[in-house]
Parts: sequence; C-alpha cells; structure tokens
Amino acid sequence: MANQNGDRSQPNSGRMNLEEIARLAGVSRSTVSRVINDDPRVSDRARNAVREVIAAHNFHPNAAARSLATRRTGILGLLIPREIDWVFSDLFFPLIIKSIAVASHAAEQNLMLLMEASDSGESAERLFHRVIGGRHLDGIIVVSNVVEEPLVELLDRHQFPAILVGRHPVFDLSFVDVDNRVSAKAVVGHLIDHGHTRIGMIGGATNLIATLDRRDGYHDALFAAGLPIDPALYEGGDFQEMGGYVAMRKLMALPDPPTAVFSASDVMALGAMRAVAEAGRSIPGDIALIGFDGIERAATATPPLSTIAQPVAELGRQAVAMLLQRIETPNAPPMHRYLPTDLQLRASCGCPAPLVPSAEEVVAQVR
Amino acid sequence: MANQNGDRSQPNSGRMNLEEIARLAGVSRSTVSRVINDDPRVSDRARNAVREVIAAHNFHPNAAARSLATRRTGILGLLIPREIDWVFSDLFFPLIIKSIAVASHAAEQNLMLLMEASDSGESAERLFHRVIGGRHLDGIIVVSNVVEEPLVELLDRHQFPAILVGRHPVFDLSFVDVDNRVSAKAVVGHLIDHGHTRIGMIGGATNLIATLDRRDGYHDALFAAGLPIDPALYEGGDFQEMGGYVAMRKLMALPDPPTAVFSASDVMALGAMRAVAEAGRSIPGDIALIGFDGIERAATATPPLSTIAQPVAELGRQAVAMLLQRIETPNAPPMHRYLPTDLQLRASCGCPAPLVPSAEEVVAQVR
DNA sequence: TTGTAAGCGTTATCAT
DNA sequence: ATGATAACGCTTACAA
Repeated sequence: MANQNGDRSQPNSGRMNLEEIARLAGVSRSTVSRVINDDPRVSDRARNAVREVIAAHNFHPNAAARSLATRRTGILGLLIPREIDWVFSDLFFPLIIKSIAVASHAAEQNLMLLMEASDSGESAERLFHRVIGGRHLDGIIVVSNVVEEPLVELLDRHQFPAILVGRHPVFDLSFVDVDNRVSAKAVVGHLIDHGHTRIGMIGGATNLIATLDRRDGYHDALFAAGLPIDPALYEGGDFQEMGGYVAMRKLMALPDPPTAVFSASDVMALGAMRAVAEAGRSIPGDIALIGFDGIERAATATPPLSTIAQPVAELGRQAVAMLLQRIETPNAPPMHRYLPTDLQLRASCGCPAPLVPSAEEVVAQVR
Repeated sequence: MANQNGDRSQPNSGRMNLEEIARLAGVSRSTVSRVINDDPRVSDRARNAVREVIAAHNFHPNAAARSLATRRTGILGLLIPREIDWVFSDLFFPLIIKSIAVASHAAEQNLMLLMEASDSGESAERLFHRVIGGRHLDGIIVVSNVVEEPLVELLDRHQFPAILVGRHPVFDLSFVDVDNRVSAKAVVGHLIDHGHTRIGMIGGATNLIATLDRRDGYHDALFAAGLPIDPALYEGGDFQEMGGYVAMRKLMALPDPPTAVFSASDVMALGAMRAVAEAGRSIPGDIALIGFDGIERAATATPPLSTIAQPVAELGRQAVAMLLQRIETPNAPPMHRYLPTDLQLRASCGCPAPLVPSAEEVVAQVR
C-alpha cells in the first residue's frame, strides 16, 4: 500500500514539481502533465500511479509556469471604476461582486479585483497597460455605467476580451444589462394606471448611462399617455439617500407638486420617504412613490416601497459566462444581453397591502 | 527622432518581449531586464535607449514569466469566508474590501478575491491547496470572525504569510482588529453612566469571535459597576436587521424589561428601533439604545443612533501593510495590532442632541 | 501510450 | 557596465 499522506499533507512539501512527481511515479514528466490535464492518451496504470503520488504529496502545479506555457492565466479581472464613493451607497456592487466571484470560482477561474481609487489610483490607461499588457488576465468584466469611462474605449480599441455590466451607448462591446428604459417606462406607466397625471422623477448622477435611460423611460411613459413633460418635475439626485431626501423636498416645495414620484433608485426613494414623513405628509396618500433596484430594505420600509428589481446576481453570473465564451472565441461578434426586471408592487404606490407575512408572522417564523 | 508611438500605442503590439526590446535598443536582454528592475548598474546611455523603446511600444513584462523566475506573484489574496449571506447585511465587508483593494494597488500589488460560496464552493482545504500550493499568491488576508474557520488552522500549520482581520483566540497568527471587549465595556459603561441599572444586550451569531468578545465586555461593565448579570436580558441576534427586531420584541416582552439596550451591531439596532416604535414606545425615553460599528445610517436614523465606530478603512490598510511585512520577513513573530474605536454619542442613548447640522442645514449645504 | 526536447519570457549567475 | 547562459516549472509537438 502506498503511504497515503505520509507527511501530513504538506502543500507541495519541499519543492515538488512535475519532474519530481514523474520520478516517484516512474514515468516521464509529459505523462504527469497529461494526467494533470486529463489527456486521454495515458494508460490506466500510469494514470493511477501518477494520481497516487500527486495525492500523497498534495501536489498542485505551479500557476506561473503553467500560464507561461499555455498563455492563459485562469484569472478574470473585475474592474470597479473610480466613482467608488457613491458606488457603495447600497448593496448593488457588493452583491454583484459576490456573484461574479462565486461564478468565477465555479468555472475554475480566479478573480482579480481592480478598483481604481478616486485619489491615489493610477490612471485608467496605466492600469490598462500594466494589467492587460502584462498579461495578468484572460479577460475582464467592467461594472460601470459611466458614459466617459476611458477603459471602455481602450478595451474596444485593443479588442481585449471584455464584458460590460451595463450597456455602453458608444462602443460596441459585449454587455449584459437590464433594459432601464423599458423598465422605467413600466414603473411610470403603473403610476399612470393609478390615475396620476402629475408625476415627478428623482434622477441619478447625470454621467451614468442608467440615469439617462431611466429618464428616457419616464418620458416615454408620459408621452405614451399623452401627458405633458414638465421639466420642473424632474429633480437630479446622486443615488445616495440624502440626494433623494433633498430632491423630494424640492419637489414638494413646487407650486404645483407632483402626486406621484418615480425614484431612479431605492436608496434615494428611502431618503425621499423621510422627507415626506418629516413634512407631515403621507405615502401613498399625498404622494405615491416607486423606486428602482429592488434592494432588501424596500420591503421593510414604512410603508413598504414598491420597486422594480434588477436580477443582480444573475447579471454577475451572465457576465462571467459571456466572458468565458468571449475568451474562447475572441473574434465572435459582440453579444448584447438584456435580463428581465421584476415590478414589485407594495403599498407605497397605492397598491393594496401585499400578501406578505406581517411583522408578527415573521417573528414567529424566525424563532 | 524616435518614432514615438508610431503604431498608436498598441499594448505589447505583436509579440513583444525582452529579447525584442533588446534588439531594437541595441543591447542585450539582461540590460533590458536591469532597466526594467531599476538596477543601478546600467549606463545612462543604455538606460535611455531601452526606456525609449519600451515607451514607444508600450511594453510591459509578462507577469507569468516574471513570477516564474522570481517566485513572487505580486498578488495578495483576500478571503471572505463562507458565511457569505449575512456577510453583506451591511457595508462592513464592502468597505473593507475596498480599502484592501486600494491599499494593495497603492503598494503595486494585485488583489485576488476568494469567496467561498456556501453552496457551490470548494472546501476550504481544497481551496487552500489549490491557491497556496499552486503558488498563486504571495500572501493572504482573511476577513473572518468565525471561530472554527478551517482555513486559519491550515494557514497556521503551513506558516503561509497571512493576516487576519479579526483576532483568532486559538491560533497565533498575525491580526489586526479592534478591541471588541473593551469597546463593548465602554458602551455599556456609558449606559450605566446615564443611570441605567437594568441593561439588556442584543448579541450576534454565536460562532463569531466578535460576538463573544462583545458579550464579555458587556459583562465586564456590569461587573465593574456591581450590577447583577441577568441572563434573561441577553438576546441572541444574527447581525441582521430582522434579528435585532425580533430580539428587541422579546426584551420588551420581559416581565421586567430593560431600560437600556446594547446592540452588538448597528444594523440590529436599527431593527430594534423599529420594534420599539411599533410598540408605541420611545427611544431613549422608554429604552436607551447604543449600537456597534458606526455605519452611516446610524446618523440619519430617527432618533440618531449612538454607536461605537470601527475604523473600517484603516483595518484594511493595516492588514495590507502588515501582510507585505510578513511576506518580506516570514519568520518574524506574529504581530497583533488593535485599532481604536470611536464612541459616537447621539440622541438614542439619552445624550443631548449632537452638534451636527440639522436636516435643513444639510439640504442647504448639498445644494 | 510514452518519452524527448523545444519552447514560454523572465531573472540571476557568472564571466568578461 | 554588459552579455551569455542557465534556471524557473510547465505544455506540446514530434518521435518512437
């Protein structure tokens, strides 16, 4: 019997390599390589012998040597752009990072996290050339909605395998996204269905593509219903809670305030709710409200916030899947994938209380 | 004049390597290598010639070849353990990930994100051997408070360069942390200073070291004040909002309910506040409350939530700095670093309204 | 099916 | 100061 784990499973104890494994297994280095890479052209006898030695020594092939020979690193990049501060105002980024990480691991790929710091960061161009030029990565996922993201242009120009999470209006790169325009139109359409004719919107940062698309959808809905577009009813925000708060105060201070508001994000909607409450007015009685994103806090807000949910985890998973395809066939035409959103109607828009467990029931359930 | 950027700055256009650069610069490959690595033993003439060629072709050395030769990858690992779901109940993890990423880049290191999925993940042991054994990383940062984290034992046994964010009671690895016990004692001590004698606590998940430490600090404070320890006043939570909500309801349902409560996390405290409000009772009038963490929402809660803040970003920065040291001198004894917390007193504990801008002032400021 | 040997692109040692 | 040349550990024709 082979001495299984004779030396307490050291990781690559000493300085193990293919040559050494080969020696111990009584075969050649190539055979060991074939076994490791599941090459069928190996006899069962040799395969077993090699596997045994590998297991006994807990051997794992050296990553650098491997990628030097294969020109593949097995590493995917994930770039979060420099507008990092508002980026973490809610859990959208954390959740998408998580799903991308998990999906990468499931595909036996490692994930390299690239975060441009607003301050001490290297420029996009430098980062690009260092990481891409140095062949650190096989491909990259860019989670950015910024219109003038410089990386995007570089990726496009150099045809480096890349997937955007969030469409880009100018460069024809592969992306996965939700249809922000259509989704926003659905939201505002729902407010119109409730009978509202004076509908405001709290927008996001103007350099984000999603912001522009959601505004377009807002206009689409008004137009489709034959309602006028009053610029006074649109307030810019910043995707932060305070931005929503401020915007709602402005809307309420209008001579002829809206009776319903569409907020381009749930976090801003939460801030807006605080503003309404402080003004002693009620939701949806005085102002109906719907958000965008589908964050968890929407469901537990007072009143529960209607919203249109993005399939965040699925966006991440699709991005990884698409990137792996792209790495395999770099010359295929760019793919554009839109994932469905989910309109979740709760009390804040005037819909009847939803069929969800009450607080008491939840308590009982948690116990 | 050299043809600067003659071919539109392709990244490693064609198949550039040291040999090719050397040829174009009229020197040998070794000289090019020396220039790249800032070796002083190069004549200015040669250095300039090489630099020119490198710049003209936007050349970057191949990472795999480099680490094969140097036995250094320039990659740090960041492991987020498998209890991933509650991990993202607030922004602690996202913020620490961000600070670690930024600090790594500032130190010219890349960051590999390792997230064990609760479900489809490989086991800790497999992950360890694949990544560490395969020499993907120079070192690793583990952000985990879980007592029985299996990775920690492996890292300890194999003496792989590692830093824990959050101390481990058993294995003597380097770590950076806040002193949870002393901090909790300070919080509860403050409630005692307010005159409370019946003080409850909402704890966290029991498999977390921080939970145990904070409970110990709670006991310390009671003991130091000569107050009895009533087990009924301790309710377990889960670091989620709903857990705090449930725990507070139980505490309020007690025959002799507490007049003050220390919550082991701000998120749970927020849930607790909701429970108090729903019960028609007031904070701090009926129940004084202090949280732990210092999340942003604490300041805007109604009433503003007192808390003790962790220096989250600094924890990340220190972790990177310590890891780099450890990689340089692997045999140095483990370092234990405690960072100070910051008791932020607001209305929820009964302190006078703080000197912060009112909502109106904030609005004015934002405009 | 197996082994030999030639890369992969650096760094590092040793002469010169 | 510079240039050959041997590692580094793996994959992959090509031979056998």
